[in-house]
Amino acid sequence: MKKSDKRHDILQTALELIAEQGFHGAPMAMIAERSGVAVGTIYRYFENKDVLINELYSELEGKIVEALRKGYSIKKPFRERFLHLGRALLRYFITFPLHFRFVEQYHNSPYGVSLRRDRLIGKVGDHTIFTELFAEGVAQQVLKDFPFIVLFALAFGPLVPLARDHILGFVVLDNSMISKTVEACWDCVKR
Amino acid sequence: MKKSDKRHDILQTALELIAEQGFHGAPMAMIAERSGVAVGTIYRYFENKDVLINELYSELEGKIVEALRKGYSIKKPFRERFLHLGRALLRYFITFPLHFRFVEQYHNSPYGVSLRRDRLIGKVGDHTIFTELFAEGVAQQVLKDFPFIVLFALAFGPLVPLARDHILGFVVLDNSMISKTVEACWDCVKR
Amino acid sequence: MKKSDKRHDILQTALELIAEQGFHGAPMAMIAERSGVAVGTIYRYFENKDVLINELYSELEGKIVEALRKGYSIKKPFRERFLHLGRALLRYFITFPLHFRFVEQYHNSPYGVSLRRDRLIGKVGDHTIFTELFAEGVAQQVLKDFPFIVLFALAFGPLVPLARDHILGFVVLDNSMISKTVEACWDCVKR
Amino acid sequence: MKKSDKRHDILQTALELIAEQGFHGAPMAMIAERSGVAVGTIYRYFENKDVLINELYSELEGKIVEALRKGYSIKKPFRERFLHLGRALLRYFITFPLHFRFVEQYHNSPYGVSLRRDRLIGKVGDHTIFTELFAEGVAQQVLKDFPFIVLFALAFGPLVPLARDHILGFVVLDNSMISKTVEACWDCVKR
DNA sequence: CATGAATGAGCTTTCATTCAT
DNA sequence: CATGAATGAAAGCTCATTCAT
Repeated sequence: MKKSDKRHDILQTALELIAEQGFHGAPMAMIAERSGVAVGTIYRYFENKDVLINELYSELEGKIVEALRKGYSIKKPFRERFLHLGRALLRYFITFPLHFRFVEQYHNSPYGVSLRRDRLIGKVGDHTIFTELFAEGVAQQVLKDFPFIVLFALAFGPLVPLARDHILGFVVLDNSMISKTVEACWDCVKR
Repeated sequence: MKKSDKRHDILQTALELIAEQGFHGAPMAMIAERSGVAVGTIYRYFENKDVLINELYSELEGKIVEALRKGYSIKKPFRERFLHLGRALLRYFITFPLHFRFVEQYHNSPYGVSLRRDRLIGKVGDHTIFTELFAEGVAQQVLKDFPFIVLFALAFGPLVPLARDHILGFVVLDNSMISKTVEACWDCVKR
Repeated sequence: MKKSDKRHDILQTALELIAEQGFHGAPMAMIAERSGVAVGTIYRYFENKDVLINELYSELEGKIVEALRKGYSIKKPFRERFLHLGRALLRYFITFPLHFRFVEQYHNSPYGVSLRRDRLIGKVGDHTIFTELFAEGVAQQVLKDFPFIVLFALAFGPLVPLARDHILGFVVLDNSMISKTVEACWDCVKR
Repeated sequence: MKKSDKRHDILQTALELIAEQGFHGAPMAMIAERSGVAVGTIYRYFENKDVLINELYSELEGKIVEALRKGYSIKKPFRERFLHLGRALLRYFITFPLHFRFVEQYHNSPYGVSLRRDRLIGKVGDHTIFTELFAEGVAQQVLKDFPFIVLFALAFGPLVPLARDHILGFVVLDNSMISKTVEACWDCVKR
């Protein structure tokens, strides 16, 4: 409980700094200072900066998956489940802009590429929720006949620029707009 | 042919390094070395690193716009024009993966955010080709009634992860697949 | 005794290098090396080179003021006080030639000019000891009726070249000579 | 006539830049540009930057001596001659502030020290005008019995800070003030 | 376990000087 | 004689990481 306090503070500070200033704007000394710990202390919890960042990413990913699962039920109709995931994802992004900004940066860095590579090769467990949904959709001929990875891009590709534009204030995504955009995404993949 | 040589070499090296290693992986010394010039020489062509990167972006953007305009005609039917732009963009990305990777990094950096902001405010000339198309589509009630920025995200949002996955070898986008995915994007925005 | 050690060493090295070689001859790397610390260490004690130099100047100025005040008493006759200050200043200069050379360089640099400007405007605390003395001298009609700044130049202007010539070995200022020259300065300002 | 044109332009530009910005603010490229010549051209007239600066100093020194000699006559009374020199020097300084600022910087740099050293050793010809005057003054027992170098400091030491303060706008030296201050200097050295 | 002073490789940028044209 | 593109050593400064306390 004590130890995880510091660990948590460090991760939180890193998240804020990287999300707001980019990787450049988050030197270890600054993370330490804003976390109220000494620089050396960070290295007790994380072997090095790369590990810190990767663990931060993992935690966020876990939270996102959790948010997606909330209220998700296999019993609901297919379209309903799709819309649920899309709305939940977009809502999560704009509710936790720091998470979104960090994850975006992460994907757009050497870290992200290795991660994706590892995922595809099967080193790291994929989020089965999407795979399952798309597999079912293709099998049931509800979805267009594309490889999963393409379906994923078609279905959720728009959500990233949408969230970004919302966070930057270029557009306002209220609940109604969120629903309508995700429904548009559905038009993209539905057969 | 004379002065352009070195300038071009420097830009090309910067493009390669940044596309492959990110901004961090492209120190001026390395750009110089791989370009076969001295460090100081770079500063004869570019005031500083920021200017170098911005000019590189401008050049690439120019090429992309050019590629989009090629074969684009206002006389063609609306859907045809939309599909043309989508296919041309996706094709450009996977034909020039370095350009794609660089532009992606650029957009995901402070540079990119300022640029987007300036674009929206109207400081910098937008790519009128998209604006015009979407304006017409909304006016003619061919497209769903969304703000331009949302339409843009819906229509071309999927292209970025698609191109990325293709470049990383996670999927193969041949001409047929390109057409089919862009047609799916059309389903997303068409009314 | 702990932290002051390194800080002091750095200041001392900077003093020596700048006094002997000028600002050009004192790169941070050299200051670090001769101080027996790493370059980065200097930046733990001084935000940047400007700050280092300004703090060095402040310290020296403090010592000079201290030397002037030593044995200075308002109760002594006016002329006595004037001679005391002149002799103390000249003695200080030739006793601490490095201090003298540094202060000279400092005054002859952008630093010095800003400082003088700030002093005149009143931003920074002046050496009240001189101002008081001259104010009294003018009020009592002991001194010629000149602006303070002119009186200061007349009274102490000769001390700088004198100290310089002594330090460079062009002349030897023993105690007797010091007294006689300062008395000559007195003839310059006394009514 | 042509060649000396460029040479003159280069020297003039160097004078302006160094006087206004210091040695730091006068890179060869800038001197070249403002002189309307190419960088390489400077090296046709001056072996390197040191030589350029030293020659510039020599030229200015020549002009100063010339200004001092103007109206100077051995036939005039001693005191008259002394006052003439002091006033002429001070007037020259405030009439040609760029010259003054440059000469000051020069003296306060490694250049200046070597020069003084060379002067004393006798390598470089001294300005006999002062030496003669002081020699006569001491011999005739009009001046206090000090070494020449000390007399020089006493007599003209105040002029430097006076000129500086005038140029920086801290005090205004009109003709009347010039005369009065130089007369005060006379009090300093006269027996 | 926690600290934070110390490290030094590495970054961007400047500028006196050279030399092919 | 004149040019100015090219050079590269050297400057100020940053920051991930270590280690004695």
